[in-house]
Amino acid sequence: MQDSPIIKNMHGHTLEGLGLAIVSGRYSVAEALPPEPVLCQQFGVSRTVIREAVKSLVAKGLITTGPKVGTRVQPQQSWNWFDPDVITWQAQCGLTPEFLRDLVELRGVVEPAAAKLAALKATPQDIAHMELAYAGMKHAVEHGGDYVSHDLRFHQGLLLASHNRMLVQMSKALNALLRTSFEISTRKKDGAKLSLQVTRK
Amino acid sequence: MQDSPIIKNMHGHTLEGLGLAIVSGRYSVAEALPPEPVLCQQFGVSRTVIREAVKSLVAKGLITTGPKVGTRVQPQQSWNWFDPDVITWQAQCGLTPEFLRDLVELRGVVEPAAAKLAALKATPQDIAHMELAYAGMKHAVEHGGDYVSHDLRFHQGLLLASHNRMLVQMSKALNALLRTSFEISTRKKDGAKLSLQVTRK
DNA sequence: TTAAGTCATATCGTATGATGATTGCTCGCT
DNA sequence: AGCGAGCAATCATCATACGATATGACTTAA
Repeated sequence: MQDSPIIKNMHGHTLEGLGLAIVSGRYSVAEALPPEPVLCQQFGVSRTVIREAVKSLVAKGLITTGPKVGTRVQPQQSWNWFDPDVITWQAQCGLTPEFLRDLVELRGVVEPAAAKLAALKATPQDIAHMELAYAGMKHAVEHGGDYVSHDLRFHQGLLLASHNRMLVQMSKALNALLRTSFEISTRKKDGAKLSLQVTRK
Repeated sequence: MQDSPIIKNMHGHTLEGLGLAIVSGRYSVAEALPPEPVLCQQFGVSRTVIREAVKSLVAKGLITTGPKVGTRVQPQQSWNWFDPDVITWQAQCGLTPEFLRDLVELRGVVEPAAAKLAALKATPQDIAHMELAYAGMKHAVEHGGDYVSHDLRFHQGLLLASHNRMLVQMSKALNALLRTSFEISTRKKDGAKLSLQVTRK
């Protein structure tokens, strides 16, 4: 479901198509999507698939359904912003400045607090994991290599070490988001060294 | 979907039944739920409804499905802990100490940070909203009344004033959780005055 | 005896057609 | 003009059928 290029099953494909369309703002809030038969034609799938994809989107808070009223887009306040799919879609179809601001704020709030908790509760495995990731970052900076993956692993390791379910969930969401945004905005490589120093502080 | 006693549609009913069963730990992790036909019998609904409910649970990260492997419960790390439904189910079927600890930690992390953001970005409406809620709390303590609602509104107003989508989402999740936990553990009334002082600080 | 390859089967995935239920809208009546 | 009844659109549910796939067992050869 999160393999970008090829999606095995029809359901995943339809879900991504609809999700992207909604998140990208193709349908304005409170506007009704096309009725089921039309969507069937658009995606070339049966009503079963459409309905299950719609139900998934309802579960993520993006839309509501009802007889006669159709399927309507809900205001963004109702969206499950910590859902990995929602975040991935948002990242793919344009990161608005407001969204990035929200993200940076959230990270600034969560990570220091997670560090405090991690300092109390981290297991040796957690620490080893983070040290490994940090070494990977350092190596990538000095000798080249995949910096981003190690960076993400480091941050995720930090939140995992907090042993707090909510924070772990956030780490996954942030991970999905950062990974996608890095993939899209092919950032300049020399930004990495700077980030490493900040992270070390 | 979140009306506790009576649920209009079959889908909501089935979803809640399955969700509660999973969250309550009736099926251990990585264990397969009964196959679809059996679930159809258990809930007395058609396969369509079962499948749509299952898809909703997949969307919330509680389970995965696959041909021949059946539908398996995912580890709690994969659950969407900020989903209102998931939180409600967790609150309904026993609040484990770990869960409460996670919650308190999260609240302790988020609310001070949200207060900082709110101090910068709160609109007059936000402030009026919070002051109203605070007055309601005070009144409820001194003259009796519904303290909890005002308390929840105050905390939600705080997070809303941060104007951060992620924090707003958290406020909704925390709200659902606290409300349910209050409903369940009919706490003693005199705890309210104490909480008011702490909140005011 | 063991290991690899093949096959059967259980289970989910998808498609299709039909019927019921609910809601928004319109039209006629007062 | 206000209001109630009926109509129609759309989702909700059901039943059935067939395809796709992964697991585990069975067979066969070294």
